[in-house]
Amino acid sequence: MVRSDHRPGSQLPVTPTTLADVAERAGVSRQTVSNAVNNPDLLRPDTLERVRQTIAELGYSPNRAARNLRTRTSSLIGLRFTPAQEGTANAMMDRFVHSLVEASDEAGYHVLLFPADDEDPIGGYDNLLRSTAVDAFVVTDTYLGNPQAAWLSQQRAPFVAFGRPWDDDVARHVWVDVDGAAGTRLATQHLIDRGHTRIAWIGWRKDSPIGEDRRAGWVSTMHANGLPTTGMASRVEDVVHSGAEAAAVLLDESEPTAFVCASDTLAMGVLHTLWIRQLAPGRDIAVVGFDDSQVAQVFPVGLTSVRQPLEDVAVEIVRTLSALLSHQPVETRGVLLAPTLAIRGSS
Amino acid sequence: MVRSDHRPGSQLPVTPTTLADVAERAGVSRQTVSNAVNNPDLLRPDTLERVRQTIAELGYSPNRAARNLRTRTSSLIGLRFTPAQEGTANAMMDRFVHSLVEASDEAGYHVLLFPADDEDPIGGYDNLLRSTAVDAFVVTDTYLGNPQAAWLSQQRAPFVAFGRPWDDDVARHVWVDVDGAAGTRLATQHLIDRGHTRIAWIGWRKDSPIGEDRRAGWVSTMHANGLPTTGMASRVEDVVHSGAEAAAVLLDESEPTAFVCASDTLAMGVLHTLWIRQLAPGRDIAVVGFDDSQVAQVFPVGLTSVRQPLEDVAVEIVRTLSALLSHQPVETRGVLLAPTLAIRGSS
DNA sequence: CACCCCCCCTTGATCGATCCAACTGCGTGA
DNA sequence: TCACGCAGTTGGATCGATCAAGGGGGGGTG
Repeated sequence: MVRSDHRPGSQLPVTPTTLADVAERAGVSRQTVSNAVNNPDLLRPDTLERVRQTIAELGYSPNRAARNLRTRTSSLIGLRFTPAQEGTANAMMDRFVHSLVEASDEAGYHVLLFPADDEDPIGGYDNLLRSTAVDAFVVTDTYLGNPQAAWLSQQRAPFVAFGRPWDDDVARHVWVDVDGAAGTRLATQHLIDRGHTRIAWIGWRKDSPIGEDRRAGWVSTMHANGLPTTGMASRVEDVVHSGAEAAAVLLDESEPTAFVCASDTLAMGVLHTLWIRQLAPGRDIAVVGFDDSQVAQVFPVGLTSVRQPLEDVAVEIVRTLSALLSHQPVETRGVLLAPTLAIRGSS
Repeated sequence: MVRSDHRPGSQLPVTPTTLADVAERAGVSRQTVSNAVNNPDLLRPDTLERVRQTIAELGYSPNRAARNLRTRTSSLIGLRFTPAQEGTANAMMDRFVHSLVEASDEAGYHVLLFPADDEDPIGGYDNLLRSTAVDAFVVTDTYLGNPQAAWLSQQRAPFVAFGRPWDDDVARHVWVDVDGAAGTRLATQHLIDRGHTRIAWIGWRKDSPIGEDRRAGWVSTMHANGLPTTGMASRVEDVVHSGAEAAAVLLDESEPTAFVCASDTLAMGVLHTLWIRQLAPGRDIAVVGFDDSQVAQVFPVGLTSVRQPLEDVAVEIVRTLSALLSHQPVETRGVLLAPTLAIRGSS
């Protein structure tokens, strides 16, 4: 990134400097200035130096609109911003957006946010696409039956999805995702290593493929270690009190010594039940959550949680987008990244 | 907002439709189509209808770059995105950004994110401004000594700050802020109403004007009710364990029955100490936090917390920005909004 | 010496919208 | 009858960059 100098005394001219201004001042043509900016190799070193000096003197920066018009690009990446639901612990968007902004910046892109309209999930995409306001999209909500990915594919709009195309085997778009099953495998194995044998699962309803994926990690690790899973699992809504209820039932019926949860929200429910029953998390009963939310981080003893590598996801997404936009062949259709486990007091 | 139809069968043409295409098809001139979009009043009703129909048929949407170039605007609002710090509960950015995106959309703007570079706090602003990539900025981090507001003012760049210009009495820029003192007044009065008389304060270090503002609300309410404040206050770093330590000291030395905290992070520290001492929050000791973070919402018994009206802040900011950008006189230089109290189990 | 080529740079056209000034047809009043 | 105003429409110029093609000078080659 070029770091412009901004002396306290300098002030932006009323009419910004244009390429023509620079050209005249430097005694060269417009095209030469353009080349100095975009294709420095084409200039003789001394000319390049002279033009660059003039650019610095005048504080010139190419007009985005003009460049966009001519090149038919915008250097913008569209992201439909969906906020964290109130009353849940699920706030990974914040971290992800930050990473995406950073990664995009390094690749020369900016991130454009647009609102989610539940009644018209495609509307925002359609408008931006038609008006050529963005070069590409990052699609984050690839839940089952979401029409966005299919629609964008059909429009031949460049985009990368954060999330696998669960419902559609023939989906031809590019995606980056986190291996949820690997995360719960880490969590379950961690508990087994600590000596637990009766490890319960509290996850989401069966219609959530993400939830089923995470559940699969628990199941496979339990079985691989010859441990029982029957009667040890519960599928509920992703809200705190559902997690609390599920924990209460499981504690009564199956006497688990540890819980693996599909989310930090559910884990907080478990902790609530433990609190009511005067059971100490970490000492009496171990709990592991998913997402490494701020909740997990500041909870008194700390909640052990599976942490998604959102920084890596963002970097991978931007890398893929850059390739797509420069019409390079994209080698792989999907990338699956491994999460880590943030171990804290609750286990 | 215009809702475009996007039938599943339709596909974006390789070369997007232009105004000229619409004009030809509708049998009118380009200017007439432009007027149909921007100044419908100038057209005869039947002509307008015909043009609109053609626009719909062709799925035309004005090219953003061309419009931006000609009108010297971008309909973009720049926001420097700073993520929540790890290990704290302070995640209001998420809610604020969402509100800002919604409010901006309704006013015809989009939000452009750019990364924070700590070494060069103005770099991002400077680049976007020079290249006329955004129309205005929303500045969020108006902490003491932050040069951004002053610099932007000096560049005559339109912007609205979320946060008062604490350090600079002569600052002439427009701002919107939340009345932190009013928030802690609400919190303190709430505790007094519940019968508490020994109410402690845990806040930030003295060099934070925001922290001092919040503290003032506690002080004034205590005094107004003839309650003591000496020896009941502590100023620490905004991290969990500092809050925990401060709570321990205060409990030992001053025997408070309630705590008001400058942040949910500190409140979590208090809750940690209560947990260690086997004291039940809400029953034995009351705790109130600040920010109504997700942490406050999902904590087992729930943490009572001051909630900033971020939706209103966003609306007010966008309203002010729109006025600034249309060169209307801005009536007030600053707007102060009142927070509310989200009451939960901890009090 | 003529020729070609390559390097470096310049010139005119273009992207697609809006701004500007002028032009048309129609009705009105002198 | 004709000037005039008004509403609706028109073609041309413009925003500021990049694309495509063209030109001049120096060096190498036949």
